[in-house]
Amino acid sequence: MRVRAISPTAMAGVLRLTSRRDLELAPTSPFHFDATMHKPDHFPSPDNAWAPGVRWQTMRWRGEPLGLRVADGGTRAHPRVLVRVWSRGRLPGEFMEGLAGELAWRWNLELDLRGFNARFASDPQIGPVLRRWRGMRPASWSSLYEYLVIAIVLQNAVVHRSIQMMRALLERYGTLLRYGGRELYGFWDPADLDGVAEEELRALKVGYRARSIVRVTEAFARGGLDEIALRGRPEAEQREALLGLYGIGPASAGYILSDVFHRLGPLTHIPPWEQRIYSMLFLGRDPGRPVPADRLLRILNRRFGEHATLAVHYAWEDLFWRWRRGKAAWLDPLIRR
DNA sequence: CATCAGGGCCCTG
DNA sequence: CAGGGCCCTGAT
Repeated sequence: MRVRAISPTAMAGVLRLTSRRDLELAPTSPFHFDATMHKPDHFPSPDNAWAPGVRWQTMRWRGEPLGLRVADGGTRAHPRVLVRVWSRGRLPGEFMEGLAGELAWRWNLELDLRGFNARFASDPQIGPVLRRWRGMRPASWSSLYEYLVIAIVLQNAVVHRSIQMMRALLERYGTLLRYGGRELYGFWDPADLDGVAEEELRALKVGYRARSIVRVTEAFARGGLDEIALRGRPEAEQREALLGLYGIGPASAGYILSDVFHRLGPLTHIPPWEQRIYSMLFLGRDPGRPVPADRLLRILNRRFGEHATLAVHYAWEDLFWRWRRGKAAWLDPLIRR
């Protein structure tokens, strides 16, 4: 049995982040703060919290646990994102500069939406969606490693179960961070989990996903994968690297390619659950008798071309915002809680 | 009580 | 390349 080193603060159960610095980020215009900073289709997780105009998010950057409060500080046309960063000790200016660049990447703040906006402004389906959500971007708040873990707990599970598994993992291996009057869990570092036995993970009721988590953790802890280097590689190579990980297949790779690596071009894979919803959303078909996935793929890629993943993201998120407001009841039976 | 499928993926034949 | 099996859970 492996013994983990536990610091006095961690033993108390909470790590207090008392040092504080501010950052201001300038996204490309237009920018939609809430639609970028909150995705109503994502399952809730105790590493973040959202209310209109503000997202609380823990983060690990260069091994340092951080607490973020991200606030809308501008308008759609003249956007500003205000980030308050809590940490254990004072962060050097060089760290803050690196962090600003990392956040701009993760939240897709440099995305150029002009071509997309122009092309779909008068599209019968995407046009109205654009008027509501112009400036929204697919984004990630996690590192690649963290997103892989999230993707693994999503697999073959109903929403409630994914929530339970993520919570159990964060409570066992993460760190409870106290900052700005809040308590949220921060992710563990791959090295913290490396060497943990599969059985220990199974005790958290993650089931057969335990092996995937162990193998993915090994890949990162032992330097087999470098997220920053991978960002600069071609899409095909990124996909290949993801599919090469044990437990990562086309569905998980698809989420990561769009959210983490910002690949927003043609669709390459449609998982069964999305197939049912797309059949209704884009073709008005009964979700109980969905259009075959390969045919759906061709139809959507023909309709949305080089912006297919982005266009589908807009329609999808719009649907879930409407659903949350009780405006898309047909989705109810398709979301297994 | 038993059975089943779920926001996949791996492995086998 | 199709299909069985997998952890676990809540629905039936």
